[in-house]
Amino acid sequence: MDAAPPRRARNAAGDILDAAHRVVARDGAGRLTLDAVAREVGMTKGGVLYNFPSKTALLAAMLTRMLERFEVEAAEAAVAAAAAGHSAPTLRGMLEAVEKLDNDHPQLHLAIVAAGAEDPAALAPLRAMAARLQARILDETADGPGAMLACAAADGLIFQRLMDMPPADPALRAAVRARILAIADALEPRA
Amino acid sequence: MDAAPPRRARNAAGDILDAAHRVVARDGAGRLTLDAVAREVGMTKGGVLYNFPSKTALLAAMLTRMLERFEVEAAEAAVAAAAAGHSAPTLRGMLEAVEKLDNDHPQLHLAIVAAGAEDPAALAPLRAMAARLQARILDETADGPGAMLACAAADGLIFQRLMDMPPADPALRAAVRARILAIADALEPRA
DNA sequence: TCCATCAAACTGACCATCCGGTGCAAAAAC
DNA sequence: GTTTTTGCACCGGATGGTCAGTTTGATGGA
Repeated sequence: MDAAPPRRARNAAGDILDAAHRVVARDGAGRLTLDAVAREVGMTKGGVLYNFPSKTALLAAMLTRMLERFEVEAAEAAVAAAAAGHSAPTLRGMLEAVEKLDNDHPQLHLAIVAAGAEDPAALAPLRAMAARLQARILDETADGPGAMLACAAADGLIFQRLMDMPPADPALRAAVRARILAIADALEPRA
Repeated sequence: MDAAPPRRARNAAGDILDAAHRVVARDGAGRLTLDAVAREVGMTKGGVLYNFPSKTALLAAMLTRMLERFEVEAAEAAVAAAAAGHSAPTLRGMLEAVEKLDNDHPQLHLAIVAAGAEDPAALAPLRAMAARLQARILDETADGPGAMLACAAADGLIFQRLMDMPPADPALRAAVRARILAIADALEPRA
């Protein structure tokens, strides 16, 4: 909303969220406990609970932070893609946002499994954003299945990363990304 | 291996695993407790622990059962695809196994998030199988990125299903599946 | 046919631990 | 000195796991 409060030198809330991601990455979503987060960030449980009134709030904050960053990236990339004359700017924006977030904050996606493990209903904001994005993407092209194929492939890359699955060769992974972008560019625009 | 022991009319272990999947599907991986499973299957916690010596063992059994079923399906479909003259039989087998398992036992994939939530290291068998499969798939085609694109898209469909994400229209989902299979068939075989 | 036997399968009570959350006092920051 | 932030002891409940005992059902002998 407003600018970050300059009042506080260190952003405790952000540090706590980072620590939570680290815990999930290392020990799994089921081991994400307030004590573990406090230990990781070098604080006590009281301090954590001061910044986030409950564990549910912490999980929600993890998810919303990820969604916000993703949406910002996706929107910017979509604008750029539209300016560059790409036929499916929203899809391109999403694909590039996936890649950027994956590179800059590889653990951010873990918010999905962390929140989903505690309560599947907590993923509602994620679902809502995905539905919004999907609607816009489908609206921009005449080839719905092609666009959804690109989406599924991008989600698959996220999934593989989440589960430490076999990207094996990073070069291969990059090649797959290039293919996905190529598919996006080859989509025929809405008639 | 040998015939099922006639001693026991009901397969308790299988029932327990089914119940565990139902709990994860309904309440989330974080709510998968021994008591919850016992309640779901109509037993006491002691009974569950009689069949599986620990919760970790139960999670491992969920995962291995899923992997076994998947590998059987994939192997059969691969043989059929090879007989039908498809260029990338292993990839086709995998894609068809994903689809079949998703239709017949939609909750089976939840074993992944259930096991991964408790302990990421428990997913080692999954990673091993994926790596094995990937090696064979890459060995069958000259277009590695294309094959991995199909894999990623298939994983994306699983991911979307796991997270109750927006396949939205089942027809659209089916169309995406058809596209993935088309990509697999269009791959050039290894020179 | 009936009963004694025995092992597998399961129950129910119980334990130790952990976890989320509270209350309050002590610092820190301003 | 006031407000913000953190430390710390503690509680109620849930959870994984143990254990002794009970039920079930097949087997075999008289």
